[in-house]
Amino acid sequence: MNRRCTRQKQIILRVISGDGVHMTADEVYAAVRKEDPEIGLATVYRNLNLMCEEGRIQKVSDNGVSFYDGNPAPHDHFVCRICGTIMDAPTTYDRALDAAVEEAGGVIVDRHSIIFSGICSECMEKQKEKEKEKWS
Amino acid sequence: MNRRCTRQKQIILRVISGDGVHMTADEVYAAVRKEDPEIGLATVYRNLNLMCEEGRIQKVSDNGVSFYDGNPAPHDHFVCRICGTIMDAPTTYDRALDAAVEEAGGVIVDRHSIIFSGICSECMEKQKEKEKEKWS
DNA sequence: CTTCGTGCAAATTATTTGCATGGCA
DNA sequence: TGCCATGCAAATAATTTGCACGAAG
Repeated sequence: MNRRCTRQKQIILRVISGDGVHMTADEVYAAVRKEDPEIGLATVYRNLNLMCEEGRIQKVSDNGVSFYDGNPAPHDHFVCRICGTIMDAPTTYDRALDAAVEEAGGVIVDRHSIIFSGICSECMEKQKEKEKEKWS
Repeated sequence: MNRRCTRQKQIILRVISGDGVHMTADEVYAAVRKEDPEIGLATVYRNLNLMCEEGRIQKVSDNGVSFYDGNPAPHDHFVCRICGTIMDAPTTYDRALDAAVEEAGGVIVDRHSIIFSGICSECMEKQKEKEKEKWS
């Protein structure tokens, strides 16, 4: 599975790989097209899905919006409800939570996903600016 | 906002309300149609969205699948990767996590969502059955 | 009565799939 | 050279929206 190393795969992986990179499929598509305008959206989706299965990247979804995360290691996320940006949360992924749920619920837990939502520091700044303008 | 109390709203709210109730929009649609076969899918969506905004229910999404939860209080969830069932997790919603992220990240956190995934007890049983069959 | 909510169908959005062809191994 | 991966377009799936009509207040 995923044997052949095509030019498209290399470009997509280069674009999405790396710690702190979070992109929607369309963003990946747009970025990849700068290097190869002939590439198709379906190819981007196919390869992103493949890379998720291979554990090279991961997919993070929040309320209908999906992001591909260049860092496959489990970690938590923060989403700004103003600008929609997603970023890594400054937390330590806590595997102990899973064990607690297994014990209390009589289930097997493979993993968990924590998504914090609120307002990012940039949007906080912008809001402060607007407040100032009102008074000037 | 949502002034009129229509028959449709009453039925939808009755179907979705309650602790432990998690349904997809289609499931709500199917259930509601048993009481009123004339009801439209768009009406179901419109009202579920309204009730979310009003804080009467909440929407929970996991990797592209959305559930409406009859209990609006923040709490964690568990999703079975075999049968897809979603249920409340046997955990205590921890508001302290939000404060930690606020402090470490310089952001405002309104809430968080934790979704555990794994195998539910029913699916575990079924797997055991299959194992036995192999040996009998 | 007036205006909001509904039902229906069409429109959107995000993603997947079928198929003929080109390109890695 | 053989078969997988690609590009394109069409197919799906989930949800939203426009509009004329019916019903709640």
